[in-house]
Amino acid sequence: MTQLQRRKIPDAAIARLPIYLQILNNLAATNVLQFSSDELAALAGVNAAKVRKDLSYLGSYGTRGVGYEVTYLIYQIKRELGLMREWNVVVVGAGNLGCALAKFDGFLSRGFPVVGIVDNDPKKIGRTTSSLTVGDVADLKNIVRDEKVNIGVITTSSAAAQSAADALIEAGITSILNFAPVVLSTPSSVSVRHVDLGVELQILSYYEQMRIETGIKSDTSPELSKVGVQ
Amino acid sequence: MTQLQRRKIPDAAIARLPIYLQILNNLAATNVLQFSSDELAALAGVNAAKVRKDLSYLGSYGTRGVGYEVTYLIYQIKRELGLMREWNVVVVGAGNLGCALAKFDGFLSRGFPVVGIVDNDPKKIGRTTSSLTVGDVADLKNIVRDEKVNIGVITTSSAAAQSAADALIEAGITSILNFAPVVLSTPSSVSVRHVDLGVELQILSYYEQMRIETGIKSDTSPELSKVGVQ
DNA sequence: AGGGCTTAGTGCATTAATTCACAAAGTCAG
DNA sequence: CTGACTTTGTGAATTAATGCACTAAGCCCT
Repeated sequence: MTQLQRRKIPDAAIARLPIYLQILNNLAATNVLQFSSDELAALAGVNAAKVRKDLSYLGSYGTRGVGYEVTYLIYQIKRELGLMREWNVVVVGAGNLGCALAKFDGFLSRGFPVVGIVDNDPKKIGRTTSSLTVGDVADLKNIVRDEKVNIGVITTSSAAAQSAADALIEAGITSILNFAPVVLSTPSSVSVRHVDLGVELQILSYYEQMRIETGIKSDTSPELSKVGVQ
Repeated sequence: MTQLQRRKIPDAAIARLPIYLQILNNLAATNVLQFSSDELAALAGVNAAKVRKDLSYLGSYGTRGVGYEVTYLIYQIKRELGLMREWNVVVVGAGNLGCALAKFDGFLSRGFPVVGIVDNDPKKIGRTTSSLTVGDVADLKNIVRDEKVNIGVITTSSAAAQSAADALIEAGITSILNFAPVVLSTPSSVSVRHVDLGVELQILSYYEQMRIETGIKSDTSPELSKVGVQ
């Protein structure tokens, strides 16, 4: 109760930590040992105060006058984000996108192995895609239990998305990544992230139209300077 | 100068308009003629005041005591977002994801036809995927000119993403949707939206871990009530 | 040992976004 | 025509996020 159960990190900061992690992994791969908030800020395209504030939510892990240690910060960010372990993923919907995601190595390489893919279309069930056989969505509960699934990814049609979500929740899943262009209705105990590719283009369309209407000013000055690190 | 060139709509509101549009299209398809801010709010999973404020940026198109007219609001949102026309898309990177997106009908159906796909790998150039032949990234400038491309989608490896962006910008593209897990360095005159699928899972991982640490409280009350409209 | 230099950490001001809450404007029934 | 009811539109309050600017710490060079 009175005991502080966990540092509360603002959502906006949480969403940036994976970006920092990505960059730090690259730095580590090129044998960079240390970095300053200025350098990370340049690489991440944000301002240095924001980087320092974000990292300060993890604790005071920097050294004044010096900066932060790459490997130690990677450790701390991973710990905070819950990336010290793998989280198993099941994909619901074996269409183009679902199959592409099942093969997508960006999931596995970041600690999210896709351990199953299911569909409700008998024509798709049984097909094999990159070492996974498409299962029946009706077996979701068993798959989730047997494969210890933690996260569900919905790549069904929009018509089927809500029932896919219901099936995932019924199977005990509490984290969902939804690619279908519908707003899911879920209990508040379930985390849902919604990625709508059409929406992304529509947002770009707004700014593109705005540029056209207000007259194109061809500014080619770089917004993010590619600052060499160390 | 003193003349108001264009209503300035907050970024957060712009990002929600496509969601509203999506929902209104569904309503129109089921012959719903009118809706209130309360109803749209329930369907979009936000609060009613936010809906009203967002819609008010478009103008005063509601009727007090009644609500909004579905088709008219669809028109207004489309006008505002620049969706009265099509915007042509080129995909750079013909891997799993790139090919899946080229086939993805969610782009075409929302007014973003994919008119080209290119890669730098000679083994992929020349292949055909869903009526498109993979072109050479070196020809990007010609493709952009000939096909009147407005938006570039980057689905290359992270190593190739920056040069893909440079090539798009060189070819005159000012709107980019980037799926590669790197922060692109671009002029400020170019709009970039970054969708990093790994990041989305990492964010889910944080909240999932938090639930585990703080003890799972199995709340199954629906957050979004599926309110019938009209 | 000390002074200059660098950089983290953070309180505070600012800006952006959200939410409240209510007046204004309309409908509808009788 | 009037009064009860509904729902928009929006000032104002609140909350969240950002960015500034300064203090505190540590390094390095002489």
